[in-house]
Amino acid sequence: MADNMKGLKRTHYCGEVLKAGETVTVGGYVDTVRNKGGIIFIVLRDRTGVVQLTFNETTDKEVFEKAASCHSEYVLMAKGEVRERESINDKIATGHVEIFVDDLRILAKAQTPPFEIVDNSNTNEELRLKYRYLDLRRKPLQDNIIMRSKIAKVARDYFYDNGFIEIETPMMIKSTPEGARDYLVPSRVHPGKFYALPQSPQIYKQLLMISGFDRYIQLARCFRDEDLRADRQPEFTQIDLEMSFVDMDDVMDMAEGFVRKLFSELLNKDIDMPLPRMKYVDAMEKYGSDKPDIRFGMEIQNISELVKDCGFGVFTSAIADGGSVRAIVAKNAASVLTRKEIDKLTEYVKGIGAKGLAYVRWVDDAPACSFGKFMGEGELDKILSFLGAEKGDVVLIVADKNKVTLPTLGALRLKVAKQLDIIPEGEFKFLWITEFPFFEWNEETGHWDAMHHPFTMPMDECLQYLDTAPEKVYAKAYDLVLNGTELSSGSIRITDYELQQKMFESLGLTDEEIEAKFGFLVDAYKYGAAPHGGMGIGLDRLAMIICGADSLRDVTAFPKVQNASELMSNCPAAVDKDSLDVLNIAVTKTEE
RNA sequence: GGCCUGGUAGUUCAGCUGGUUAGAACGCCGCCCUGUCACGGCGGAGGUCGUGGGUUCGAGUCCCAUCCAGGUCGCCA
Repeated sequence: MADNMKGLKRTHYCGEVLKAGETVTVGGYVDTVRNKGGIIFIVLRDRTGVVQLTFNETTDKEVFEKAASCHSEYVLMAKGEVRERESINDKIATGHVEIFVDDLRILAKAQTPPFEIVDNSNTNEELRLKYRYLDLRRKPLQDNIIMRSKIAKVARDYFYDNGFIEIETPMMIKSTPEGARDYLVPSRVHPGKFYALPQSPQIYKQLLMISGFDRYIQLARCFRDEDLRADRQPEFTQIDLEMSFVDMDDVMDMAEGFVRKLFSELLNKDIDMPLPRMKYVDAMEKYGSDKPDIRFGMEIQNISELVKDCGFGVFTSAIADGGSVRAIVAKNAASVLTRKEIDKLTEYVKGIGAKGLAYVRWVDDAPACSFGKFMGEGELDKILSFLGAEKGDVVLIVADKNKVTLPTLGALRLKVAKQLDIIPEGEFKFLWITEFPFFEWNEETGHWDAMHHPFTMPMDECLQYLDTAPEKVYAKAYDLVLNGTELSSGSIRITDYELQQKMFESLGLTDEEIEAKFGFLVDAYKYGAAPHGGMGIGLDRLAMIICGADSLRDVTAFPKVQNASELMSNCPAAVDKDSLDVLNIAVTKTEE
């Protein structure tokens, strides 16, 4: 039987700086035991830090022997006098004191954990996730989870201070077939019918604006049944907000205030305001991405004009087909990007849709060029000088339709930057992306799709093109990008019933479809709504970047792995036949 | 679903062109040690090499299949 806590009450956390002479009681997990024979040191750990407990054989034989029986991860409570140490350890905050224990309780014994609970664990993540509750004892992970909590607190403080009201929206809602796949929840009461878990509280927060709550915020759980990535979990949390009587700048200003407060309070960093803005089309042209990482250069350049009459068919035919020839220059990369490495990059770009990769690798006085033999006198020099390339640089060129060249070079830019290790750590570069095209031509279905959701307001000056030139219509939408990660997405909503109807028509939705999918929302706008808009800020991604983590799993207490299962509890799992029967569900295919 | 990487003591890894009894470090167990703090010393236990099949006199190593994990593309209005 383990001891109990009777008569003891914790007075301090382990990480608190204690004064010599006072009597304290601490509780925690055994980090290490150092048994020297006649004296024992136990390092006790809790979420705040560690403190050394000291036991002397001659002082109290009984307590000493109990200490000798302690092992890693035992849960202890210890009362004793704080003393200055004979030898100081400046590596830890409490390294100048120790607790001379006169009352020790072993509150719980512990099996040897399957991996060592140490700060810099190299243990395979699969195992750590299976024993997530042990992994979470490690300080780096605890710090991340605690930081996440602080971010949530700053968010609540900031938005509450600005008059926002926190309102919960339902987790069980109606499924709408657009966008990401929904997680479905079967209804017992309504056989054959399903709820969906929300991909975002979008529709509900708009309804709250119609109701007149004026400013709404929620730390909202969202669900998407899509494949995972390092920065994508099937369930995630958004700092979700919506404001009335606002236009784009009002929402963006509000978000900027939050960002400023967040970084100043938590990281003591001043973020320059206002945050820079870039049009979507410029982001695509320069960075080949709608979420560019602007911590480094290597921007995409268009050399179509220079090569449109050259002798290299790959270039000229790409241009003739309405495409372009574009390049990035990797400065001083010739030593890293060897011929072999460039071959690997070529394979990489083929894997993401490009047909190939042309390059110039300038090591010697004569640059090695994959298309050199097609170049006339001085042509290559002209290209290199246009690009600003110098000896030691590597130029990577893709020729294709713009839909291929830009994203390919955008991805290549990131990959090469990582390879060259030129992305500065500890910098936070925010960027607004604005003026998104409203529509996107879908070649498969042959009609226009909404690039954002269909409730997004077109920019005022574009309304005239709705019927005549959909490609000229831009949205009142704005994405906030931080270090190449899409942190937030938002827009001003359509509040005019007739305009909304028109947008649906432009998207090719029939009246029946509109009624079935969004009937209640469309109806709601008939009763009057103030202009409103908002955004959702990814709390998990924000925490990931602030903590310097590489994966959402490092800032989520109980994350899912790539196939959306959770290794600790082993969910999802089969359910028994009775549970299915009561839901009127028949399973037609199972694993294995 | 496609592609890439990985899977060998509890953990992290090594194990060459196939060849005796598969090694190291940490952890774990036992004994010793009164100022350690990456404590130290001595001793010890611990492996169906992810799984299944094949090639071979012989497979951790080669081949095929499969499972698991990670990354990535598709996907994520």
